[in-house]
Amino acid sequence: MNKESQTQQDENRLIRQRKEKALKFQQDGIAIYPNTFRKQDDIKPIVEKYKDLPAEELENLDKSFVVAGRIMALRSFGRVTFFHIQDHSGKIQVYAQRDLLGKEFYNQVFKKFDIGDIVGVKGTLFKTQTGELTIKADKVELVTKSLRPLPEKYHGLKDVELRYRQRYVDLIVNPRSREIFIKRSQIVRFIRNFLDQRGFLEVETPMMQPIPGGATAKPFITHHNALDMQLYLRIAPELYLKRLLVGGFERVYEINRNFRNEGISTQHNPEFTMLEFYMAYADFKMLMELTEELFSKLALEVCGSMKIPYGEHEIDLTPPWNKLSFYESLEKIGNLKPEEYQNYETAKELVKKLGEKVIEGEKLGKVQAKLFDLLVEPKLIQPHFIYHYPTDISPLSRRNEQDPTITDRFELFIAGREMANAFSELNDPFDQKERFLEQVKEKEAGDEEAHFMDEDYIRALEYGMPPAGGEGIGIDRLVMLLTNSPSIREVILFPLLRPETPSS
RNA sequence: GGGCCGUUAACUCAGUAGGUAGAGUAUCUGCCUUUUAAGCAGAGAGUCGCAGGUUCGAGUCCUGCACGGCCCA
Repeated sequence: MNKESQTQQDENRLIRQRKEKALKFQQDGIAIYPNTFRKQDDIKPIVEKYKDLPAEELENLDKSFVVAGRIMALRSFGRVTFFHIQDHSGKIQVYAQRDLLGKEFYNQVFKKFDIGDIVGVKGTLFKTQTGELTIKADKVELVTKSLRPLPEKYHGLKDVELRYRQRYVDLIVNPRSREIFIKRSQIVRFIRNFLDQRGFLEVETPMMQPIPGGATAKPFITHHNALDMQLYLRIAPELYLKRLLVGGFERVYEINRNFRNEGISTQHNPEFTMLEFYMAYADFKMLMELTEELFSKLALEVCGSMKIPYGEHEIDLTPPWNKLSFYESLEKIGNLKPEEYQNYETAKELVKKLGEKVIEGEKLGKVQAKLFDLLVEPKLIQPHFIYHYPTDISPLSRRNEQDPTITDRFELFIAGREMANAFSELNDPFDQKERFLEQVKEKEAGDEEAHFMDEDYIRALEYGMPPAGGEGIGIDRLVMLLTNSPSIREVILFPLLRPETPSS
C-alpha cells in the first residue's frame, strides 16, 4: 500500500470535518498557519506569581498578558466559553466572552476553534467563582489549526504502542511523559557540569568505526560507498578515548550513543546513551568515590533527596555504598562456596542446573560471571560496588598487583541492574596485546562478542598512556532509576519499533 | 528464539451461552454569561488487527500471520 492511500484510509470523519473547517477559515481570509503572533509570557510564571493573590488585587492589577498555547479543554456556554491552554511551561484557563470579543468574531470564528488548536491570547487576570486564576481574553487568535483530534481528556493516551510511535501526542497529553524527558535533560546537564568543574574535556569520537571495540557486544555493520569500506556502528568509545589520554588530554569524557545488535527488552534498546570518562593518574578506587558523589548529588538535585523510590523499593544513594569483591559477592550473596565456583567443572554444572547454557571452551571467569548474573545481580537492590573481576572477562582492565587473575575493576549495581563499569586502565602494551590475542582466539572459536585485534590501539599504548581510571555509566538506566521508570522505552523519546503495518 | 497476554468507534474501555455491535469522552445540531471529567435534549460515527477454517450463523471457537506488552533465553 502506498503512502497516499494509507493516509486516505487513515482519515476518518473527525479529521475530514476539521480539514473542511480549516479550508473554510482560509476562504474567509483567516490564516490557519500564520507566523505573526508573538507571545510575551510563559504560562507557569504567571500562575505561580498570581494564583494566590486575592480577587480584588487582581482586579486592580491593570496588567495585560500575551500568551500562546494549545487548547486542551473547552467548555462552552453559548455566549461565554472557558478553555485551558497549555504551553511548554504549564496550563492556564482562559475566559472568552462574546461581548468582549465581538459578536461576529465569537460566533463565526472563535466558536469553531477545536481542542488541539494552538491559539494566541491577550487579556487580563481575574479569579472565577471557584477561585481559579483565569485570563479574561480581549483577543484570541488562531495560530495553528490542528487537523487531528487529541485523545480523551480524562484517560489520556494509554496504548503504549501509540505512545511510542506517536511520541508527539504522548508529550501533548501525558504530563508524566513530559516530566521524564525534562528530567533526563537535567540529568545530562548536571553530569556535564559535574565533570566540567573537575577539569574534564568533553570530546566526540567516531560513531562509525572500522574496528569496533571497547566492549563485548555484537556490532551493527554498515557500508561507506565512496570508500567502499565496511564500517561498524560503535559499541563503545573506550579505545578512542584512551587514545586521547595518550595524546595528552588527561581528563576526557563523552556522552553519546552506542549501538549493540542485540535483543530488545525493558532494559535494552539497540541504541542507547553512554557516558564514558577517563582520568589520568587515578585508579578504580578513586572512581568509586567519584561515582558515589556524582549519583548522590545528582539524586539530590533532580529528585530532591538521596532516598528515591524505585518500583516497590526505596533506594538509598547516600554514600558510602556497599563494597564487595566479586568472589565475596558469590559467597555472601550468591551463597556459594569457593569450591563450587572455583572448580571449572562444578561451576559449569551449576550454571547448567540454573538453566543457562555454557558454551564449549568458555573460560572459568565467564562461567563465574554467569553465576553472578543469576545468583547475585538480581539481589543487589541498594547500591553495591562489586570489584576485582576475573581477568578472563576484563580484557581492557589492569591486573591486580597481588593477584594477576583478577583485575582492578568494579561494576556498580542498583535495583538489580548494572549501572556503571569502571577500572584502572591497562596501559601495558605487552599485556594488552596478549589479551587481544586471547580475544581473537575466542572470536575464532565462535564468540561473536569477543574483541577484534586493534593494532593501532596497541601502537598508541606503545607511545605511553599515563596510568588512568576509566568508567562508563549507562545514561538511560540512570534516568530510569531517577524517574522511577520500569522500562527503558519510557526514557527514550523514540524507541526502536518495527515499522507500522497498514492493518495494525 | 520460546511462553503467556493484548489488538472492538478518533481516545479509554465493556461485550454474557456462538444469534443483527455497546458505554463514556470526542464530534455534529439545539438550549445555556463563572464552568472545570460543566449540564440538558437529540444525532451521526465500527473492514471487531489481517487471512483462513468450523458452524445455518463467529467480536466470541480453531489455525496461521502481523504489531505491541510482560516474562524467559
